[in-house]
Amino acid sequence: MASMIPSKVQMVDIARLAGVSVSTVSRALGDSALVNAETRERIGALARSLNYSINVGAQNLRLKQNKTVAVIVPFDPDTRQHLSDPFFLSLIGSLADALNERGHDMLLTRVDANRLDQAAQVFHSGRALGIVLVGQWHHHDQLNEMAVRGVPFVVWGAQLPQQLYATVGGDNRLGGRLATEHLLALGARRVLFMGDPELPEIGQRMQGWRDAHAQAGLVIDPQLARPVPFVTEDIQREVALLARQRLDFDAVFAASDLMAMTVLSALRTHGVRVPDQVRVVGYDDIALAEHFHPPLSTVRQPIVDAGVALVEALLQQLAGQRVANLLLPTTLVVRESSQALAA
Amino acid sequence: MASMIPSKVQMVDIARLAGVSVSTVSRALGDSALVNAETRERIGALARSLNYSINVGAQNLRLKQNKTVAVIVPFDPDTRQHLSDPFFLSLIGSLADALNERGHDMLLTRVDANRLDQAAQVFHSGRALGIVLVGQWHHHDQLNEMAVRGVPFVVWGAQLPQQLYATVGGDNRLGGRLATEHLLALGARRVLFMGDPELPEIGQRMQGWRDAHAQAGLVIDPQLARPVPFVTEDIQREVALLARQRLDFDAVFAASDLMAMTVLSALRTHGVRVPDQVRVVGYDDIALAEHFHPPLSTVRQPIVDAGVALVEALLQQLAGQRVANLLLPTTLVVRESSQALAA
DNA sequence: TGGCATGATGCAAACGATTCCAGCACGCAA
DNA sequence: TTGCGTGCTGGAATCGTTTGCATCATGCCA
Repeated sequence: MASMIPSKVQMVDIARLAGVSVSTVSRALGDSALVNAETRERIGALARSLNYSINVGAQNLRLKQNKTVAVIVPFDPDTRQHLSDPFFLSLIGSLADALNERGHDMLLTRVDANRLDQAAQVFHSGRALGIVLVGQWHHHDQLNEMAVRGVPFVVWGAQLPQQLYATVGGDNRLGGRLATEHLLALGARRVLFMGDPELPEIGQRMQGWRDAHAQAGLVIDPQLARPVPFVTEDIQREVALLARQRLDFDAVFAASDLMAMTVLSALRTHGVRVPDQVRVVGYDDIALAEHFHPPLSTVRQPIVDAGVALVEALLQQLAGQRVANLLLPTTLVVRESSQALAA
Repeated sequence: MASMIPSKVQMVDIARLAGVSVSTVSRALGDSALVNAETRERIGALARSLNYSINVGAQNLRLKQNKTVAVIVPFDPDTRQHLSDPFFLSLIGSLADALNERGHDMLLTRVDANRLDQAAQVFHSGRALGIVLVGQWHHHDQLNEMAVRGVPFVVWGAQLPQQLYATVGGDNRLGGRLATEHLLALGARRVLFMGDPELPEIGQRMQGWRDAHAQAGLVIDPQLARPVPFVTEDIQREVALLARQRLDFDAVFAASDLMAMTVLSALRTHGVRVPDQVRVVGYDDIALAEHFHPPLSTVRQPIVDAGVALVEALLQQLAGQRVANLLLPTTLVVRESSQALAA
């Protein structure tokens, strides 16, 4: 038990040891030209040897500044699901990298989706200088109110009409259209859409699905729209249900890769062959999509760019610039799940 | 431009409006019995209507407290890989949940694995009250030094000899043994191990692999140990290499699910059938393992428990208690990738 | 009427940094 | 000798809270 915990070293300690005042220490560590070069060097060495590092809280207080950005992931209080969708997790990873590279700290928090206004607290309490909101949500109005109140934040998601805040997101409608066009071009005529259109992003993907049909002059059987939430069990149940109802479909467009993979797996247990009998396209292009069997066709969302774009948008906003909503390019990645092998 | 940004409201403002002193406001908001119930109510209402929320920085400074925990993910400066392994991402998600549930904030940071001592800065600078370190690392000594210096932290990883800090981790050696025993029991005789044993966790899984062979009285062909890093391209190259070398093997034990999935995918492109010709077992049991094709046999690490355990261990340590290293149970989950269908 | 307990409030000193302003020593010119 | 610029340093106020202590009005008892 030799662990004498040295109570945290601070500027006074260094000052005492160096025989100068705290003012001088502060200046020396701040590389001010006001302090004698020799003294500065001595203080620097002392600080290093004491393993000193400046108290950011006190500094922030005095300087009224802050380098922390809050990343907030709303959760549905009903399901209280743990954070698990690979896409969102990757997005968080990419945000962490983008922020760290710019010298910002990242505060990761989850809040009840129904009490989104709580999110503003991390700003009002001065804990973060701005907020990046990621995750599913249907709380347009709460967000608008936050924006009116002057809380700086950016949302990963869909652009909506009457929107007072900035979003960064993939072009969901285009993505939906690309995926569906692709399936139709391959001869599919009954393309199932799986996903809960209540969520704006998913709604737009669904709209793209409709667009593609309209463009091709096809009418959609309303039964083909399956509003399934993002929960594994529900998806499996849905596929089982489809099998029992003997609903006829020759393709599935799933609103996320996770969903598509679950669908693929469920179809397989029901003896349906992909892509021979049913073609499947997902959404997101998560890392594993490529290695799935069959490799999953999907609409790619540029995750790394997304993190960077969100951060840039937030910083712009903080710099007082007006930031435009950003629609990141989405591209179709065709793999085997939607296409018979060339061979 | 009607957006008059009201400079941040603070206690003085409330005090002025309520016609009392800041002391009283502070006490009222702190639910102190010292202040008149009626006044307290009035101040509370005022604060709410002004959307006030207390400046945590100042509060922390005064109280010398802090509710922030830093979660640090080291990165390899050579590859500068983005944070992407699903297992670690899930672990981060689980940590976020565990911390939030206990009223702690989570600061997510990445640091250069070779400059791990930088990690201590978030503690010394008072930004966090403790640290959870997750991710691959081979920097035992740096960690020991941090521990000696009194930095409170917990590591997700393997227990090592001469270790002065606390770890929480799965029982890697057991996991490795279970996986290998399973493969051997199925008749496999040449079990490939894929993973870089330089990393302590992986090294222990490999040891389990050796143990199982020893126990069965089998000698391992040294060629069967394949020290591949966690990088997709390298794994694909490795499988291609194996195919070219015509190295004979009838099973693969991969050090992570991500790796196993990449292997499965690579084997398939080389026309190797799983599990008929080669059986495969992974490690981690990430969410998608179950839905992979073939569904992936794997060693489950309890991710949610892991997050909770890490947080508990850190908090215990902060409470001054001596914390024992924790070995979380790992269990073998048998799916089709290692076994012909029962049917 | 005086003494004193009680309840509610305000003052002022912290917390650990930064920075304006003043002060000091020195050198040099007048 | 005086005056003044220069270079470096220290004192003290400040950032937004909390809290020990003093204060003060009130009511009660003797």
